[in-house]
This record gives sequence, structure tokens and C-alpha cells, in this order.
Amino acid sequence: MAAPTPTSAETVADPATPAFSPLYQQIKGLILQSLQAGEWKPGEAIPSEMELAARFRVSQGTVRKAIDELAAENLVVRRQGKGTFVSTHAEQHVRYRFLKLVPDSGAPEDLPAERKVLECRRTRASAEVARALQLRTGDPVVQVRRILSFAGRPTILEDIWLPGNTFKGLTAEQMAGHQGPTYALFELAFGVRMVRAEEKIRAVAAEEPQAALLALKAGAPLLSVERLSYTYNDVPMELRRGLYRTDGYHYRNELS
Amino acid sequence: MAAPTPTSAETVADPATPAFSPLYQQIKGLILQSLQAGEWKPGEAIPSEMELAARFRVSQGTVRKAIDELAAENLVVRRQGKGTFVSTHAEQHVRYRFLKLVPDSGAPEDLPAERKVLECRRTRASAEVARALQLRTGDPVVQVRRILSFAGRPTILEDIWLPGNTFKGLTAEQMAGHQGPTYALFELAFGVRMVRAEEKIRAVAAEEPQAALLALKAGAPLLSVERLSYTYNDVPMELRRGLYRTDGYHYRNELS
DNA sequence: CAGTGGTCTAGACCACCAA
DNA sequence: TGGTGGTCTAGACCACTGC
Repeated sequence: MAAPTPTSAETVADPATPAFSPLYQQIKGLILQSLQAGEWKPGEAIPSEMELAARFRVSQGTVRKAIDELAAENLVVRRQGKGTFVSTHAEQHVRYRFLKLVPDSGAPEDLPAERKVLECRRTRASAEVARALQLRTGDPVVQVRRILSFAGRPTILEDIWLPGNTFKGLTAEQMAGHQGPTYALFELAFGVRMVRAEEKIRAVAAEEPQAALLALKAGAPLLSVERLSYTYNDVPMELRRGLYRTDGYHYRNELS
Repeated sequence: MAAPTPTSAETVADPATPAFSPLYQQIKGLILQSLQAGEWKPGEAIPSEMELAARFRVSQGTVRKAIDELAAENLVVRRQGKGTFVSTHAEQHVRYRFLKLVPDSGAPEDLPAERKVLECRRTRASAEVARALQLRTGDPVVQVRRILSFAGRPTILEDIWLPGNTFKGLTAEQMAGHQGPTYALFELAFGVRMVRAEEKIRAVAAEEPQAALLALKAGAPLLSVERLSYTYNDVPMELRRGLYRTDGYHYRNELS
């Protein structure tokens, strides 16, 4: 910008933005819009800081601070000398970004989670599922039930609910056959990027239908992990309820 | 610094720092040293950015970036118009910084955790405890066992192990009688600030001695939360093993 | 080598807070 | 009112990457 009025909103390229907030926040918002509009696909590079600075008519430092925040939220990844890239669940250095279950014996290793899809069908949202996914009760949803095995042993029994409209046409074959994390499949096949998630964790006793699937006796303690995943703009896009065996594995968390 | 050699280490005030890293990282290290040396106590303000810039002979922007990182790690808290303050577990806006158990029914509320100390004694480190706390087997440790009750119901049974030398003289009366979080007591009485922690979470079945203390039948599922807390410099200072009831409460976690 | 992100500076001004 | 953190700029140089 030419005139020294850094805090005024109107100086920004896109006049539709009404916010009165720091310039870098507005820039962040604009980049975010391009991100969710799909202007740059997951794994691709976004324009360089200089380009963005020119596009938005602000200094490089301001763009930099905007991207800093996006990087802190794991929406983009910076690579020195190369550029800034849209985050993706594929080719993530940590194979499973949202899975915090690790073997008791040190390193997460490769965890070549074998997937077995038990069920994948269109159904209607229960009241509980509807509330979580911000749908109406009875709206179409896709439900998937599967078992993940580590080192040949069934370890996680998972139920997944997805909004039926967005995930129209998801098949058991896709869920079973794809490479890499399931969230990578969602990116490629449905253009849905899970950006953050909240988990509610409880200890529960295995009940009979599930216990058998995990090769356990009824009553055995299991970790119940209920995960609600969000895309951009805090839109919930997936509800997951996992039952984790924690003999030999544990859920690892870092606090600060 | 006068000459434009920003990346060289020797230009920094304290010549003892050998690192070859960005200037702001070195500054961060120096502030960190003052922090752990107790130059500023928890809750107190650290010098202003301008003062620190003058002390270290760098620009305000460089100090700023150093403090940014410290703030991101929750070691200090910035308050616009007032200053930057050393973090403390007392007067934390979230009463319990490391406790992620919340009631199923929405708001964390006040959670007036009633504490009942069952045991507080000096003993010797088992192999397992010694390994976690980086002591030798048989070294003196203080062990505390207590029950936390929420809304009058015993909910958490906790065993705590602390290095005996640092926590010499910790009494059951202190553990029971202090105001606010236990970590605030540790700051005040022993000058130990817990800065980050790692947790390993498992589902276990309640065994007999513990089940009774939590008013449960043996075999009931419990969340086992093993927490290793660190002070500055990644020195482990506390091992905690909690058994959480998760009927009515859950462990809440955010992923990104 | 050119292009990218990363660091550092110096100076201006803003927003907030307390006396 | 003066001091604090917060924002923004413009320009210089460094470190890494790939051609």
C-alpha cells in the first residue's frame, strides 16, 4: 500500500472483507479463502511470500506473519529454499497425523495398519450423529465400520460417520484399497481436508458384539476415543468412534 | 550490535553461549537461563522488550521473536499494555493446566477438586520410577497417594513420585492444605516449575485395592494416565500415575 | 545462478493500561 | 501521560534448494 494507513481494512485488495483486525489477520483470512476454495491443492506450493505481498499490496513481513499462523495451525508447511505448501494427510512425515496410539516399546515404527472394512453403507443420521455433524436427524450419512490390525493383531474397532451428501459414492472397496491414511483418500476422492479434531476419551468395558471382533473377552477394558474432525471454517465433517486395545499400545499425549 | 554480522554467536552479550544458531534463538536461550536461575519469579514481569534489547545489544524485533517462542511454549505470558510475565500454575485462567478431565455436561466449571491425601512418605525409587525421573534405583523419592473428588464423588486416584532431594520436607499437610493447583505449591514451596509433560493413557480394569477407594467394583474400566512432568531443560521432575473414573467425565484432547 | 524462506534491523505508529 | 506490547514497513543479508 502506498499511504501509511496500515490498520485500515479498505486498503486490502479484496474489499468484501469487512473485518477490523490487524492487517496480517485479514491477509490470513484471504489466504484461507483461497485454500478452501481449492485455488491450491493439497501438496502443492502456494505463491511465494513476495508474490502474495504484491497481490495483497502489503509488505512481505505482513504476509509472513499471516503464513506463520497458518503454519502454526498445520494448514501449510514451509520448506526453506523451496516454498510454502498446502498440508496434506498423504506424504505426511508422521504417517498418521491424528492417530496417537503408539506401541509401548518406543518408536511408532511403520505401523502398517492392516485395514478390514466390515461395513460401508448409506444410512440416516441418528439424533446424536446429526448433532455432531450439524445435520438434521434422518439426513443421509455414510457409515463405515472397520478393524485396524497392528502386527497382525486386531487393535482398533472403528465406526465412522460422514455426511452423505459430501461423501456420496464412498465404497467399501475404496476404504479398503487405498494407499496411505484414510484422510488422504478423503482429500483425493472428495476434496475434503480434515484440518483439526477434538477427541473425547473414556475407559469402557468391551461389550459382546465388539469384544469378539477384537478377540477379547466381554468386560475387558478398552479405550473409547470419540473424534470429531473439522474442515476449514470449523465445519464438522467426520464423527469417529474408536475402541482401542491398550495392551501393548498406549495413547500418547503432550501437554504444555 | 554495531556491525552487521547478525548470525555470528560472539556478538551476543554472554560469551559463554557456544551455539551457532539464529540470534533470536540465542536470546531465547539467555532469557531461558534467567528464567530457570530464578531472576524473575513466577507471576512477575520480565523486563520490557526494549530493556532486553538494550541488555543483549540487539533490536527489539529480535527480542520479540525470542519472546514469541517462549510465549508459544507457555513459559511466559504477554499482556498488552502491561508487560510480559513469567507463567505460573497459580492464577492460571484455566485452573488446572495439565488436567484434561472434564465433565461430559459441557463446561469445565469450577471443578472444586476436593483433595484427600492418603499417604505422603519418603521412600526409595523403584527401578521404574528411577528410570523415569533419571535417578538411580534406591535414590530417595517422595511418594504421595491421594484421591481427588469432584462434586463429592471420588474420581481420581493418584500416585505421585518426586525426587527426594528437591522435595525434601514435603508433608501431607502441605499437600492437603494448600490453595490452588498442586503445581502452584511446588512453585512456591520448592521453586520447581513444571513446564511441560507427556502422558501415556491406557484403559485398565480396576483392581481390588484401588477399586474400593474409588467406590467401584473390581473390574470396572478406568483410565490409566501416566504423566511425566518436566522443568526447564527437559529435566523430569514428577512421575504421576492417575486412575480416572470416566463415567460422567472424559479426557478431552485437541488435535491439529 | 536465481528464487525461496529465514533472519535482522530501525523506525514509525497503534492499542492498551495505569497512574 | 508515558510505558508496554502489537503492527507494519522497507530494505539488507543469510541459508537452503534446484537448475
